[in-house]
Amino acid sequence: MPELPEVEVVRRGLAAHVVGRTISRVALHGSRVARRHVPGPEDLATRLAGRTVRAADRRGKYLWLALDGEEALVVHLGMSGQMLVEDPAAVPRAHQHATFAFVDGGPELRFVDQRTFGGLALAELVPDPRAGGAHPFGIPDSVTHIALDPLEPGFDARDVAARMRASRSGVKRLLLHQGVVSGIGNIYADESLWRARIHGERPAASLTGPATARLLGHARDVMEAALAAGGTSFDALYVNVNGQSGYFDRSLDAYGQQGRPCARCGTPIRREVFMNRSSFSCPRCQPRPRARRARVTTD
DNA sequence: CCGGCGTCCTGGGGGC
DNA sequence: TGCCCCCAGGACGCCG
Repeated sequence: MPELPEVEVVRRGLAAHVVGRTISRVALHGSRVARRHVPGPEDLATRLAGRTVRAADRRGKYLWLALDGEEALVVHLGMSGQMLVEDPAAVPRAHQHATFAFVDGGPELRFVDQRTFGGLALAELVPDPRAGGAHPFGIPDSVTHIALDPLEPGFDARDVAARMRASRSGVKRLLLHQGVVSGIGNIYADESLWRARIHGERPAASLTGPATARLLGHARDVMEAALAAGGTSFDALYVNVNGQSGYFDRSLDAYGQQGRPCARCGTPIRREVFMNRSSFSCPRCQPRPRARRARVTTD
């Protein structure tokens, strides 16, 4: 749950407050924050010292700082990660797992993460032929398995729709699959499906190509709208680098709206359990698919 | 290939 | 007032 819009809000903050500055010292508090950095936390801290931040970049929910030396610090916020730009004299935060000091002595960067699903790792920057002119510094090699997100210039909704329709999976599962289309989590999947009037358990192969492309268009639209509102926040967990929350939660039509009337037809929004998490939809606008019948394989 | 589920984690909230 | 259990879910890995 920070999804694409929330991560983009953070990226913009880092672009404004961190790019161009040189790291003097990194303190990692505990080893879990660097668990994806295979050589370990000490190696990570040592190798970050003295590096200059050239860009703050993002694909889907993956965020990274491009550094001199063709490397990047990859940041994943997980469920509850925050990147905060704060006065070095400020009291340390609860769950502060990393502290970045800069040679200019200015505001420090803090990685704060209550549930510690997020983390930091160093990666090599490699060119990405799919990028369509974006990411001039390249993308981290650890992010190459992630599909383009709907806000990237190279994103081709018809191509992604074709891939989805070739799958035998349900459409929500595919929206959540970061290797098919990135940046979408449970909130924006439910919002996109509500806008498209599609139930998430519909087999993607049962949708037409144009309907699937329209669904992806809704995903792009709803995430752009959320970004314009500063992101979605249910509590103080999802914040920009200054600790402020967005307000798109007031505009949600499906996610978390169980029992409230559908904005289109007035039918109460339902909650179903799917993939061990909640799915919210309108029973009337988004009817469940008919039970799939066993295929007849012989005769 | 596909889906279901377990794992990591913490704090808030409901029920008793 | 306190305790316990459930809930939130991103990414990944395992299993059938």
